[in-house]
Amino acid sequence: MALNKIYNPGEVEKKWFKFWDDNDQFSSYPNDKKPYTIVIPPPNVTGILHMGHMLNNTIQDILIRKARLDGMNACWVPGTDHASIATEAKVVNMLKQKNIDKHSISRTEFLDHAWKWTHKHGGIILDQLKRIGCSCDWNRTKFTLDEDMSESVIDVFIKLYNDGFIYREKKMVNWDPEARTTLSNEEVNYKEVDSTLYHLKYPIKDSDDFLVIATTRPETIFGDTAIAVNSKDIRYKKLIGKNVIVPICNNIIPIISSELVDKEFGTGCLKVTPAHSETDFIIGEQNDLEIIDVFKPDGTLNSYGLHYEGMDRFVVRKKIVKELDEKKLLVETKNYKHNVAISERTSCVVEPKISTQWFVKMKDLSKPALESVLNNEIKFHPKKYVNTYKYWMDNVRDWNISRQLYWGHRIPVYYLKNDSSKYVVAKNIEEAVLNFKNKGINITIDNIVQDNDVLDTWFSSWLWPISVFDGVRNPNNEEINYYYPTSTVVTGPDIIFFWIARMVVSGYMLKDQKPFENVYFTGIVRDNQRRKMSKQLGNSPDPIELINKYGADSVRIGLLFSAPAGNDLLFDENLCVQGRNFSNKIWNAYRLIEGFNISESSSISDHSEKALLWFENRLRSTLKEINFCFEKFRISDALMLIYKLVWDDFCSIFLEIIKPSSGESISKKSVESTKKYFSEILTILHPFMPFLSEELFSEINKTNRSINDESSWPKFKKIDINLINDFDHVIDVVSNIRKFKKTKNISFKEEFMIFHDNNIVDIGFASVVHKLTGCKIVNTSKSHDELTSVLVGKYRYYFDYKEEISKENIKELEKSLEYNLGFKMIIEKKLSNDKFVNNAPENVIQNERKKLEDVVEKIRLIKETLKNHTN
RNA sequence: GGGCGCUUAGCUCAGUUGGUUCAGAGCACUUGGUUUACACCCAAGGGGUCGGGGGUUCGAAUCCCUCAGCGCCCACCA
Repeated sequence: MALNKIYNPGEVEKKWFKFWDDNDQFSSYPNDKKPYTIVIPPPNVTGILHMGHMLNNTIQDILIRKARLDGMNACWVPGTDHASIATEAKVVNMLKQKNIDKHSISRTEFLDHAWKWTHKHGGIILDQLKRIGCSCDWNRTKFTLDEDMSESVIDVFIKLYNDGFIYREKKMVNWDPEARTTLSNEEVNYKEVDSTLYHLKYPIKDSDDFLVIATTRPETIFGDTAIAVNSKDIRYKKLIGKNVIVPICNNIIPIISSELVDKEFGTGCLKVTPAHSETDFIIGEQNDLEIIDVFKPDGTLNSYGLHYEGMDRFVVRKKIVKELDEKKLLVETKNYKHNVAISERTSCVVEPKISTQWFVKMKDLSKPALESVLNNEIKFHPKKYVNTYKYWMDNVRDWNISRQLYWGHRIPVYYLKNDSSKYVVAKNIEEAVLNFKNKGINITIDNIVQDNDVLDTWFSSWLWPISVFDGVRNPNNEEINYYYPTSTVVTGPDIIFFWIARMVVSGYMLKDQKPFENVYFTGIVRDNQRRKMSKQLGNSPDPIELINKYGADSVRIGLLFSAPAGNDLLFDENLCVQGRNFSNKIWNAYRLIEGFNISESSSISDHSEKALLWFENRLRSTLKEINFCFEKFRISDALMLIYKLVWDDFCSIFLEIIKPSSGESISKKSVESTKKYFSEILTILHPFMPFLSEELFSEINKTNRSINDESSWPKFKKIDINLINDFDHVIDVVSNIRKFKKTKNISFKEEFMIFHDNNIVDIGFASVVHKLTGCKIVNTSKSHDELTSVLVGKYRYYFDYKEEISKENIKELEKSLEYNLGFKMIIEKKLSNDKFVNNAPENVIQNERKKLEDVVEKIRLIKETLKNHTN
C-alpha cells in the first residue's frame, strides 16, 4: 500500500485513544511496583478547555507517560471542581436571561438549576482532555461535590472546629456586592485607577468655623461616626473633643485623636466610617464608636442614605458631590491615583464590610508546611517561588471560609431558630439535635436551622490529594497508604496560595506528611505580543480547533517548544506548524524505512555498520542528557534534544548514509537494526507525541499492541567515545568539503577527486563522503608533493584539480597565516606571564601550551603550502 | 511602600563549579537546490561590546557594587 506523503493525525488519534480506553491502559491499582502519582488540578466542572489547560495537562501527561515507561505504577487522577462562586455566577446569568432572579427563588430551586446546568455542561472539559491524549485513570474521575468528597469536606470542618482551629467572628471582610458574598483576601486583586479626592467642609457645632476633610468616598458620609486628627497636629489639637455636623444627614459626631491619621495626607482630617474601612474600624474599636453600615448587600444605599436610599454607591457618589457643591460644602477636588479592590471572580469593586463569618486559624497549622518547603522536602520548579511561598506563610492570615452562596458544601453548623448565638457543629441535623442535648439544650429538628452559607471552594480543593483516595474518611485505607504522598503537582504560580500552600498545610494537618514531592509551576500562556490570552482581545485560540487543524501531537509539542518551567509562554500558531512539520518528518522517516528493498543475501556494508554503531552511540548519549532533563523537570529541553536527535542525527545523517541508491537493495541486518533504533526513538518520543509514536511503533514492529506493553524507556548504556570521535570526524570532513565546494563554486553533482591521507578511508569513509558530498575519495598512489594542497578548517586536503591554485587562494592562506601568527603571539605572551604561570591551574596552562603547539604546526603547514605554490 | 526575579542573535530562550569544548539552540531571515522518505524538504549563509558603568581576578556572560529598563508577588492611607 502506498503511504501518503503527509501524515494524517485525525484517524490515528481516534483509533489509539479508543484502544487505550478499551484496554484499560491507564488504570492503576496498588501493587508492589513503585507508584508515580499525579492529581489533576481540577478544572471548573462547567469550564471549557483553554490554552492554559492544554499546556498544564500536556506536561502532566508527559510526566505520567514517562513514569509508566520507566516501569512505575503511574496513576493520574482526573476530576473537576464545583468552583462555587464561578459556577454560581454562570447559573445566575443563565437564570437572568430567563428573567429569573436568584433571590426570588428558594435555595432548593436554585440548586436544582445549578445541577441541571452542571449535568448539561459538566464534563465537556474531560472529553477535551482526552482529545489532547491525557492518560488519566479515567475510572477514578472525581467531582468535588460527589457524595464521598463532600463528606470528607464536612468531616474536616468538624475536626478543625473540634480542635479549635475554626472559629466564628465579626470582622472586617471583603464583600462582593455583585455575587453578594464575602471573599477571602486571596480572591481580591488591586487595580490602580484614576480617582478623585474630594475636600469637604464639616461645620463645627456651635461655631462658624468648619473642618475640611479629604475623602474618595463621599457616599459613605452617612456612616461617619467621628472625625479623627493626629494628636500631634498643632492645627487641630485644640479642636479635639468638639463636635462637627455631618453634611446632609446632620449627624453630630465628635472630633477625636488617633495615631493612625497621617498628618501629611489630604488635610490631616480623617472622616471615620468604621463599617467601611479597615483602619476606620480599628479607630472605631479604640474609641468605642458606633458602627453604621450604609449599604445593602447589593451595594445600594440603605435607609441611612436618606433620599439616596436604593441607589447604587457609584451613582450616589456623583449625586452627593453635586449636592455638596450646591450647598457650598465642596471645597475642591483633586485628581488622585489609588488602588481599588476588585473581586477576582465578578470584577466588581469590593466593599469592606463588617460581618460575622467563619475563619480558619492558619498560624500554627502553617508551621510544618513552611518548613517542608524551606528544607527542600517539597521541591519547587523553578525554585524562585520558594520565596513567594515563604513570604505568604510568614504573614499568613486567618482564612475566611464562609461564602454567602448556594453552590457548594453547606456549612455544617446548626443554630437555634430563636437564638442564633447558640449553635452546634454536626454532620447532619439529627446529630445536631444530639449535640444540643449534650449541651443541655433539649430541642427538636423543627427548632434548629442550618447555616445558610457554603464553604469556600478551596476548602474542598485543599483536601484533593487526600480525598480522591478517600484518605479523610478512611485514613488508613490501602489506596491512600499506597499513593500518598503524590509525586508531582503541575499548576500555575497564580494559585500558589489558593491551592498549593493550603494543600501542604492540610497534608501535614491530616496525614502528618507532605502531599507531593515536586511542584512544577507552568507559566501563563500569552500571545506573541506578550498579551494575556483573553476572549475580548480574541487572541485566545481554541485548543480543539488547533488539534483539528494540526493534530494533537503537533499542538502538544508546539506548546512545549518554548515553555521552560515558570516562564510565560508566548504562543504563536507557527509553533503548531513546527510541530506538524516534525510529525511529518517522522512519518516520512517511517515511509523510507518501510519502503526499503531488502536483500536477504547481501551482507551489511562497512559504512552502514559504522553508521549503525555511530547512531547507537548518539542515541545513548542523547538519552543520558534527556534523562538528566527529566530529573530537573526541564521538559522543553528534553523535547529539543529528541527533536534534534530525530531530525539531524537520525534523518539527516544516519538515514542518508544507510539508505541505498535508487533501485538498489539494503541488507537485512541494516534494516532490522534501523527498525530497532527507530522503535527506541518512538518510545522516547512517546510521552511527548503519544499518538504518532503508537501508530508508527505498531506499524514498524507489526504488532497491534501498545508501546506501553511492548517497550520500556531505553536504558542508558556506556558510550564508545572513540567511535563517536571517529565518526564525528567523518562528518566534519563532509562539512568541510561542502564548504570548500561552495567557495570554489563547484556544483553538488560535479564529481572530482579528493585524496586524503587520513587512514579513516577504510571504514567506509569514501562511500559516505561520496553520498553526502558528491565527491569521490580515493587513496592516493601519488606522493602528496605532486598534488595541490589546501587547508580547509583543521584538515588538509590534496586535490587533483584542473585549475592551479589561484592568487586568491594564496591570499586566503596568507590571511590565515596572519591570523595564526597573531594568535600565536597572544598565547606566547600568556605563557611568559609569571602571574599566569604561577596562578592558573595546571590543566589550563597545559591547554594553552597545546594550543600554541597546534598553531605553530598550522603555521608550518601554511608556510609550506605557500612555498610550494610560489615556486 | 516591602520583597523576588529578569535584561545574551530579528523573536523565544540555554549557558551547571569563573577556565580547552563559550559566545550557543530552535524559530525567523538570506542564497542556492526537486537526486525516487519528506518543499510540511535539502544544503549553505548572515547576526550579538552577553542592558550601561565600575570593581575583584592571570582570566568574567558567570562573582561584587552601581545606574537604567522590564516583569511578578505582597501590603495598601482616607
